[in-house]
Amino acid sequence: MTALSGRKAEAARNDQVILESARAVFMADPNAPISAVAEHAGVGISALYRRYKSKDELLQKLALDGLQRYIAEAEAALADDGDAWTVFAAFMERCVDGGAASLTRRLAGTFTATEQLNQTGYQAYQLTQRVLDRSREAGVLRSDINVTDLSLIFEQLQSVAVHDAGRTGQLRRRYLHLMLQSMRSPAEAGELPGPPPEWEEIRRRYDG
Amino acid sequence: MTALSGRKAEAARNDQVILESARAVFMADPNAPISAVAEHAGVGISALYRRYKSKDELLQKLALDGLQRYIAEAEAALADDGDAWTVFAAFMERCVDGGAASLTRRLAGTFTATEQLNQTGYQAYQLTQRVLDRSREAGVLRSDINVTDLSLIFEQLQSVAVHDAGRTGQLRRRYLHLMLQSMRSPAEAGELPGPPPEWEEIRRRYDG
DNA sequence: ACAAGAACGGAATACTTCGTTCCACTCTTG
DNA sequence: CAAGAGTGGAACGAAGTATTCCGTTCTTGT
Repeated sequence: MTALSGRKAEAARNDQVILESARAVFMADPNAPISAVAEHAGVGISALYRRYKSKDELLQKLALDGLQRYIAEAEAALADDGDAWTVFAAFMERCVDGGAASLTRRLAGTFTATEQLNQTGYQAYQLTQRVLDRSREAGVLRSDINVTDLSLIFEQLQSVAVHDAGRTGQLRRRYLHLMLQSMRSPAEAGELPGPPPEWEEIRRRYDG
Repeated sequence: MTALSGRKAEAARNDQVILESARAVFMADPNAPISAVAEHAGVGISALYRRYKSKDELLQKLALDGLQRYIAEAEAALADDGDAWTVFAAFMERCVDGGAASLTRRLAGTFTATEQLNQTGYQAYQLTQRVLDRSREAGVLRSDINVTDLSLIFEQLQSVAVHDAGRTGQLRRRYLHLMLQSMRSPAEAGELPGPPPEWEEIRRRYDG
């Protein structure tokens, strides 16, 4: 056996199950109590506190994790040189499915931001910028969509939720599809009302 | 003076300011404490409790109110026989601006539903159905959009919020515009993934 | 002028909800 | 078989908040 029995094995398994549970629980409810995570993971509370000094620390880890997953998606999109629109749409869908993008954003304000988090966030911002530029240059994306739009769109889709997880994903894809259809270039489409959102307007939520 | 000075005048004014404050506050945060409403209204807590036996009662009143506003919008849309698409789009915009539609839905679960609420809710449902049928028959609306879709779309848009109220409205209209564009009929548009939402899937949130 | 009472502001009360700590218990391992 | 890592979950304390209570201010009928 690789490491099946033994306290060490249990610990290693717990490392993972705890993180996954935390992601699932806080994705469903950013204000969930830490005991809900323990319960979902099927472990005691102390198993959590052995790994993370505080709830804050767990949240930071989770946010960073989400950001990194998102970055990976963006990089994958940039590396893929298939049909421009397909690549972009697939990128968006992966982001929505994973919920990674919005997790960080939903958590905003519920924990104190570290320097590393800010840096990684900036990196994510720039990558997204590049994804957008690329799609725009390929002529498949409205020119007035920016990074912050994506943030807000992810957040909107995250607010769609029904009891069944699979069905929730399906519904999110449904509305993503509608959104995407309008974001696609041929801007026979009318002007959008008002200027696009600025990052600063949103970042404000991180402070007071 | 109609009723400017005097306790009675103050009371009448308070009736209104309290309700408006409650709407504003709970719209921004469905879990806001009742003291926040008092503060926003610039009155003491007892001014609230004089009018409503409990928070629950205030919430019910608010939800019913929102439902009735929504019904009024739907009826207005049905009465308007201008350009079918324009009427529909304007209806949607009014709903999003007023936030009436989603207030009730956002409050779901935070208070106990009365019989009257259920009835009014059903009435709202039927009216919406008629608005959709009408637009569909006029050939300006995708055929696979149903009442529950609207509910979910309103809810999504409600989750867009920045610090400035005016700007928030502008952004919501921005994304509503994108949504609407895709909801418009010429279904050269591709199939949407998965079946439309059923009312039952959503109503569940009202229970446990 | 004044007593009764309507309306009010806001402190005090009585919970409830969490984050965190603590301790007894169970394995593992040298 | 003793030391200690890892764990479950009860216990504790800090917040937050719905509701009640009381002293005060203003209105009004006599």
